[in-house]
Amino acid sequence: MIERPHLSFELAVDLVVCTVRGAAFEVLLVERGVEPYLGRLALPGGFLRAGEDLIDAAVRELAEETGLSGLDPYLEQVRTYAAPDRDPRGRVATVAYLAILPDLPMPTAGTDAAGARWEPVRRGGLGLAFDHDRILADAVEQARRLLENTPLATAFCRTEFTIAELRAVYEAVWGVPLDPRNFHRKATGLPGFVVPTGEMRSPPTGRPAALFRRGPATALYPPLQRPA
Amino acid sequence: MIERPHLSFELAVDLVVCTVRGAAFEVLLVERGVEPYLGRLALPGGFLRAGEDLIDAAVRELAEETGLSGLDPYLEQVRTYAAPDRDPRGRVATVAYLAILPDLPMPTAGTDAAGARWEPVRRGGLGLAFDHDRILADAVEQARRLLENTPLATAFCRTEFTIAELRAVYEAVWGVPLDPRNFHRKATGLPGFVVPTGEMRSPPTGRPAALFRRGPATALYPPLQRPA
DNA sequence: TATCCTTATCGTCGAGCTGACGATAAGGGA
DNA sequence: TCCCTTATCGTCAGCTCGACGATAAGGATA
Repeated sequence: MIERPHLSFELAVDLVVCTVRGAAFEVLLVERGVEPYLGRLALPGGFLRAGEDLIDAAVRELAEETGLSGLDPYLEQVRTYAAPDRDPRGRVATVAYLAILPDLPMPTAGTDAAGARWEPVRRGGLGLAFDHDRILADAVEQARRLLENTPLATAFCRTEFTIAELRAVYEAVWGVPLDPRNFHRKATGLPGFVVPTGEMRSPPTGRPAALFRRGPATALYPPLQRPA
Repeated sequence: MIERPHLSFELAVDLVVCTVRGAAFEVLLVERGVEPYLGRLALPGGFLRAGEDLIDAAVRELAEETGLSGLDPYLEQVRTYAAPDRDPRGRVATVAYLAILPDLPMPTAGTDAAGARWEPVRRGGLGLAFDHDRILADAVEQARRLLENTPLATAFCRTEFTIAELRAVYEAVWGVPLDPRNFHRKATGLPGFVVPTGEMRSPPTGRPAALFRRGPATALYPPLQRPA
């Protein structure tokens, strides 16, 4: 084994911040203000600071980019990218994080979020800077998989939500329509997935719906499988 | 945004090399020959070299540590660890890779593999150096999950294998007994999982078993779920 | 050779789950 | 009051699952 020092890297964290707005699965992007890729859309992110662990940097960047404070975001590591030529400035490794937010109004004035905007996730990619299209694709696939096996969908919703809102999350992220009656049966029947609050909410039209909160389960068993 | 340069890291790759030997789920460990953690068991790994991507370093380390060349290993990224205090020598980020090998006789003389040995995976950890117990636990959980959804189990077997050998992989990794008849039905019925070669193999005792190869499927649908 | 042991493979059966879809409930608006 | 919309509950045939019986096909042994 060769003695140190070795190759030196800069370590960054890139965020794939996802939400569901209306019927659309959207991701938060920023327009780059510096070279390289000046003017191109990219995932928000930044470099680690002294004393920070990866998750610390991800939480900090998320707060900076969204301008939202005090939220309890769902954050999960996706994977790490370190190809020698992925950044023309030198050797930069980036750790991708998947962040899930409910559809919140975002403050934009006077923050980093001023240059941030939501874009619908399209298959085929969005023409992002660096290898961010690939990172986005990996994160989206991870989100789709996590919807099957974990209560991740509740992170797209506010504290209290209806079954229809939860179903809209699955439909938007998976990109498939689901039968409302079968989905209702499965979602309310899965142990620990959702718990009723006893309250009701009247949508703009139609019968009022019961409200639920996220349940104690950390995994869905059996999983809610995507249709073939 | 602050201009560069930023905090500098060294980037390592650590390998969780798994196999199934007999009925045991085992992992490849090395005894550390230098400080820190001199003499303690650790995951094999090493630092990235100039021009290498992560997967290149993982493949190179795997060849060095096992002494095996020309094998086509299954390698998959697990996650990245970069806590500020995880390495007393400084800021070292490590990307963990899961590697799956069939039960092969390993050459040991005159290679890095001389100090390597297989240890059964135990719950509660193995008392490894650094944060390697945590890394091992994460990788093992990933392997258990991949067994459900992908043909990963075939990577534990040689090119040709019997259904009983495949079942032994599931039983060892999951740590649960499986019904041979039901497993046979599901494994042979899953589209693209295994394909019969037409050959037979006689085990030391009992009726000869049909041989199979890995099929073309990259995902198991429906998944082979772990028992509750 | 006949018997037994072992493992492989095929069948059977009832419970439970799935998707398709009918029926009813409960709000607002015309 | 009628109608439109969404929520929620039921029904039902088909499928899958786990438990387990039955048979096949080797070698070992009496």
